[in-house]
Amino acid sequence: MPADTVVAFEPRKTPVQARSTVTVEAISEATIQVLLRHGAERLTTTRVAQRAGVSVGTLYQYYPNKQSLLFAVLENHLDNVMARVEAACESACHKPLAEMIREMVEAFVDAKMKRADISVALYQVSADVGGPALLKRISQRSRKAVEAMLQTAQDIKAPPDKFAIDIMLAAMAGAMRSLLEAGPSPATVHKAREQLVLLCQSYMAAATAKRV
Amino acid sequence: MPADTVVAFEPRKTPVQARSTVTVEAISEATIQVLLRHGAERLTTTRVAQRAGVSVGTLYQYYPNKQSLLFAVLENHLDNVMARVEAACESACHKPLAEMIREMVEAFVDAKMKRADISVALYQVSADVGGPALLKRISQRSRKAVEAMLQTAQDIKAPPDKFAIDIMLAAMAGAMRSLLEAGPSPATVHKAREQLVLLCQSYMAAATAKRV
DNA sequence: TCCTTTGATGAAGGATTCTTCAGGTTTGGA
DNA sequence: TCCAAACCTGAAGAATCCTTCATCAAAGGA
Repeated sequence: MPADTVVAFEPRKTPVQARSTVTVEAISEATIQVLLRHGAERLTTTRVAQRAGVSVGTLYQYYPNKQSLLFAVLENHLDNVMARVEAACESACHKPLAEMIREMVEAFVDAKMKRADISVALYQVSADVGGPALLKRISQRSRKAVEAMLQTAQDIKAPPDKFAIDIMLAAMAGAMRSLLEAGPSPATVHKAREQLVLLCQSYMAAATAKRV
Repeated sequence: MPADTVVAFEPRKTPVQARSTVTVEAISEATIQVLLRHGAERLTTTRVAQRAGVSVGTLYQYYPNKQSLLFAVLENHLDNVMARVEAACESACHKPLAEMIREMVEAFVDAKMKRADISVALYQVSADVGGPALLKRISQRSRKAVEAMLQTAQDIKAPPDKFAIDIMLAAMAGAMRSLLEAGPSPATVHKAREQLVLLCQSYMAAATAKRV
């Protein structure tokens, strides 16, 4: 929704030697840390560079501007999560509906928890930096993966509604978000995982059964 | 999660005369507009004042700093929505479970849609400005309201789990968020409303039925 | 060893932004 | 009408922040 000035998002230069690869990785990691300790409002290119142990100039050698840095980190995270979900969807094909949902939801929760700090940090960013475009892209990708999976279900009475899948995914992601932002204990995460599975299962059962 | 410097949040001065009431309202409205047109990143106290048709100094007469302005607008919005949900919960007491959920969810969706622009604008803010505290307060408030309602349900087999209610509310709010951010058509909203009701109903039915 | 690429540095320019305050205008009661 | 309180103004100080670029260091093939 922002959209005032258009800025370049593409990385400026790709690492060639080993040391620069390390540098770029350090910058990504530092971005997360700064986001966590200072918040998006106080995230500064200088601060990020400092925490990464390099100088500002180095940062600008790989990212044309601050936005592109944040965008890259966000995109990378979302791609990671998506990859796991897509893999789970593929491996769950041809199984009963309930199991499909379980595997998909568990893959999502686990992917998010793998680096919970990253997830939490990036929630602050998702609103600004190319949020609309990226989020739409991601939700379409996950919708397609789930749709393809559901079409191979054995025990399905009616074809699932596209819209219903969107709702389910949004609900799942939203619930996960507010969970993560609360800084949950491992026990809480475990319970939430179960409950999210149940949530999605019961909704899908209801949505695929009675078709209007 | 930010927490670096502590700042005052309380309004500096409360309007007494009529004109200042108008001014304060104009500032609130301008905040939403600037948030929508420029994004949180480019929201400036000067810009807000300009759009409100007053000078910056006037703004600082009612809000000690930028954060307190954003906080006030956010808090006001959330209170409005909460009030509607609480009212719906009260009026739905002693009804069957499915109807309870329906009324609660519909109240929430309608409250959010009443001024969809405000909802969308404030999503950008909720992360920074006192996000943790406010959001936690709100979710506790809504949890209690729903909990009280559910305890008067006629057709309930097992007492509902607190945690399950949290999950349901987070899922509902999260799904609503991604819906709103997509800029939905009236028809889409109508469908989503139905689906959200179904989502919450089926989950609550499942969660209250089989108690471990 | 030498030289071309690649990588790193950080002071400084240019642009914003937040916030204050001294001084003016309006309001409403006495 | 008169005055104190309420309100409004907007230039300017102080603090950041983003980004560039001239310069130096490291790497690795010839």
